[in-house]
Amino acid sequence: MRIGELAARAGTTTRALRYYESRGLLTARRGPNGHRVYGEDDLRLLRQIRTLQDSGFGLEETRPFVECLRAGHPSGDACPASLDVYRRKLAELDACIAQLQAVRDTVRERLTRAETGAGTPAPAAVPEPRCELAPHGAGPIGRTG
Amino acid sequence: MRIGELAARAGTTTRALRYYESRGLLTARRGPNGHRVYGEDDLRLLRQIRTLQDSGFGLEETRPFVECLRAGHPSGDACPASLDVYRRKLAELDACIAQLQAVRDTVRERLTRAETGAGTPAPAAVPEPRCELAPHGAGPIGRTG
DNA sequence: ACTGGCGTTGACGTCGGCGTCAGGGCGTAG
DNA sequence: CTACGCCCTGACGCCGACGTCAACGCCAGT
Repeated sequence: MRIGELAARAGTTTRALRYYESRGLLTARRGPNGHRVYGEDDLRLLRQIRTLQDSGFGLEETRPFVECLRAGHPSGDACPASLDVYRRKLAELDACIAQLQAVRDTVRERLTRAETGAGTPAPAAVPEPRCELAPHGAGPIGRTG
Repeated sequence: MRIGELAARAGTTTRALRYYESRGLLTARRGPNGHRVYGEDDLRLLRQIRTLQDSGFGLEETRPFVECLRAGHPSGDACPASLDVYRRKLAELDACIAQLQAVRDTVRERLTRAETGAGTPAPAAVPEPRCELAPHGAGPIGRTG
């Protein structure tokens, strides 16, 4: 299987695959003409990466899963390192959700107060509004300052 | 008041202020030596911008609030355009929170299943995982594809 | 005069995850 | 021979909100 077919089967692009390879997540054998050649295993790796990415995992966070699969395990999350990533992400998600909830409530309150035409209550600073799901600082939600 | 003092009083940096000015959000008079000169009104504008930014609003989304204040209203959210921004953001937040909740539940389930040592259940694709709080596509949470 | 601290503009760097060329090669069908 | 379709590498573009550096000006204190 060549890169175009693999990309299509995984619902992504050839550019993404080459990018993953440049990050060391996907390795490819080479045919006699220099073209990348993949097998079914690679499709499984790739699907693992895509699934995690679609859930908001950064590329680096998919690495333990990939290595776990490469180590011969039937599923990417059969290894302790993968579980650690799960747990960390879970904590991040909880913090992020709580954060967004707080912001949401604040916005809702301000909207209601403004609609009913009351005076400005107080600046009501949202406590520590950082919310990063990405590995380090690409999040649009809060400032780190 | 010069730029350094204003920045300090608002808890931000001079670089940010110059950036806001380049975006047309903050305007400054100039002293005879070319230095920017600000008044108390500018501090209020700036605080409005910072408050919204800290809550995850994009810079462009703060514009209606700023213009509302400049129009002489006592608070930035006294204008319909600002309320529209509130409402839009509220909808975004709700969508985002629901999205993150779904991801969270999925991750939790996969973690639990992996910890108890059960077989891979099913890829369990998270439905449409997009989650953007920023104006257009800077969010780290979900892929748009 | 020199030092230190403030200000100015302009321009490039950062972060992730690719998109989008530019410029070439290989293979096959017409 | 030519066209088409796939592949290759390398390099720049993008998005937001600034950080950081360069090279300079202006003013006060000693």
